[in-house]
Amino acid sequence: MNRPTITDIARLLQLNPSTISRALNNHPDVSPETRTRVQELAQELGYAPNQLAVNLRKRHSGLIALLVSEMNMFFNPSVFRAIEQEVYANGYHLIILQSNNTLNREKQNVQICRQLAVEGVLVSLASEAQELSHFAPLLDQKVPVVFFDRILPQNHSCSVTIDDVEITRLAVQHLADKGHRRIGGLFGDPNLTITRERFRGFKQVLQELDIPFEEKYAAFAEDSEQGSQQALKIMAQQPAITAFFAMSDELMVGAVQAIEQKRLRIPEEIAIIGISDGFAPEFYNPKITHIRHSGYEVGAEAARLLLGVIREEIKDPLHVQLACRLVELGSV
Amino acid sequence: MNRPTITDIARLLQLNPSTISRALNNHPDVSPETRTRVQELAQELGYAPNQLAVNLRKRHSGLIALLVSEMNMFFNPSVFRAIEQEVYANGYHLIILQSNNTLNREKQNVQICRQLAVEGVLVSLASEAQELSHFAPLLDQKVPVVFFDRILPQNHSCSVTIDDVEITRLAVQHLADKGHRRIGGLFGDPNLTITRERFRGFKQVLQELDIPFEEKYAAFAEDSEQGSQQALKIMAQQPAITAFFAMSDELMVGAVQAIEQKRLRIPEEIAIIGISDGFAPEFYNPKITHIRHSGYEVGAEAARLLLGVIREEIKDPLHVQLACRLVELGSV
DNA sequence: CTGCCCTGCGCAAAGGTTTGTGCAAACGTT
DNA sequence: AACGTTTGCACAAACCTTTGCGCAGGGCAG
Repeated sequence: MNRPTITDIARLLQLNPSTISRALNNHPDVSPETRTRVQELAQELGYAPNQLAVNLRKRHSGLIALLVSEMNMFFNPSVFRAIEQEVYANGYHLIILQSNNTLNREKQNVQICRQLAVEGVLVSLASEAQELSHFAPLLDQKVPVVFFDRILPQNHSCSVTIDDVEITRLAVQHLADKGHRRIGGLFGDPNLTITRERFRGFKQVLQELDIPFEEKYAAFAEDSEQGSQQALKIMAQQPAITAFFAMSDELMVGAVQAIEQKRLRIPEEIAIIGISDGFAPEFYNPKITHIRHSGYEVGAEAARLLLGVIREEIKDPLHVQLACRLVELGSV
Repeated sequence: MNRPTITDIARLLQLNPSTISRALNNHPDVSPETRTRVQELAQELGYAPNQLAVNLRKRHSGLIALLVSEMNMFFNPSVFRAIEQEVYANGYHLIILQSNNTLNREKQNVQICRQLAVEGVLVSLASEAQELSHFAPLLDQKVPVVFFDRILPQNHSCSVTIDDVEITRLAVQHLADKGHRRIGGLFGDPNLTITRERFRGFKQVLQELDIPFEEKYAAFAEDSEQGSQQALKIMAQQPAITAFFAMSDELMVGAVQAIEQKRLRIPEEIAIIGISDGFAPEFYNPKITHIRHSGYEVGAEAARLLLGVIREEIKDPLHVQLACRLVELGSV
């Protein structure tokens, strides 16, 4: 037979559906005997509540949406893993929507969130998003939103990021400590706040160290392939750089590729430092010195904040900046 | 005010809710004038149907579930990307459930699928899953299921995989063509069919090539770190191997790490070939020769099959094996 | 004995949408 | 003019669960 409903059980036991509901939910208004009778029959029939009806009645969906630019191999997997676990552990389910970095798709995804009555939204912005007005439909409905990683400065919602200036400072300082003064810099998509902040940090720290910033030693690239090409261009500049700073795993990989292509030895002939959650730096030998952040922690913290807002434990927008630390391996 | 409902519009226009519903759905039973009146007001109020109510009424959720062991950085991202796009393009939404490779969690996830009334399920099995009886609750309810990548042999549902023996044959044959006869083999989790098949293929192809299979040249490892250690052990065997075969990106990375640690040159002193979707092999110089499959294609095909079954265009279980090809770079 | 509370359950509404059926008016045919 | 068909909408049920309220019966105190 089809999936049994609460009314089926009611009919079989000569009870009212409401009693069945209460019995299954351990409501005190039902006697222990009937409760067990109901629960046993439910068990026997393999009853599972129709979540669709529950959702309608309770006016919530149990869904949390993750709006993300796209799945990539470096930062995302650990972030996702953390988010899914946190969300699952709290009885919600995770639905994933990609924007493919287009604003248009991001707008559509916001509408979908609204239609599905998701109870919270985690957002890593599309690079095309230069402002946040398209999130108004959600905020108007008081749907909690938490931005993470790829964010824009704002004060309406919680956010989770890494201290971009600080993380850059650690990296550049470390290179300077080792005596490097001509440092190549590889940066990501210049539309992103994260890129702009790290680029700003890079220049600022150089200045603090009395090292002049040279345009020719810095470049922007959106993936490993472009990063590799830009790295080659930078290495062709004279006087030659002695070290690379790469602001992400993609770019680190591109830089190493370029270095290996020119058959330079790391770290004897050229040093390299990156910002990473520590997986990609392990690919190489010597392993790459990096400033480590934790994608897992970013995801977990974002999810925790969101759940806090949903449960109304967090009232005001919190802007969390996670710590990072230097992991010194052999590449500098 | 709160989200407007169909009854709000009905009240404002002095019409019956059913008429509003039909007007919005372009049902012919409503006159063009009322239809436009309704649609204009709906637009103005920013009406969006309450998906929860629609779902209950239509007895479906618009959700497709992706059951996966865990997010990792190599194979999964491109698979996910493909699945999300395909699913989205067909008006469904994707909900992700991790099993963390435990059978228990996989069982729970099946129950969640049932409760949420998902309309289709894509499964990459947990390594603990040695049989498929825990999917019975879904199959009993005629919920379409498609298995991909990490599967078990079965005949009830569609599946999408790669021809494991063939892919191994290409790799080993290529090494043999280059004159290698002592070949180290790195394999993944031995609980997985995919591992067993590739291991079987490895031995079979060696036999066909009249190369004796040596236990000491083969090892199993579950991640890059273990892979690296196993690779070191294999390289310590005498007579020394001249080439590595790695059945996955994780293991390829581990092998390269071990090789670099021993300061051997690729390919002059040791060759390496892998099975990959082509991203990780780009990290290195020389780039790693590999047999290329496409995670994206696996995901897309699995999603397409699932949608076909949902739409009842596909009646009988299809078992698709995707093609792969040799990508010759510098590492052999 | 009266009035009150507590226990355990039923009744019905609510949540918002879709859809089978009914029905009145308008229109067409002979 | 009488009858049949079409058009355009209303009514109510259905999807399944939750929950405020009411009510009957039993127990207890005053």
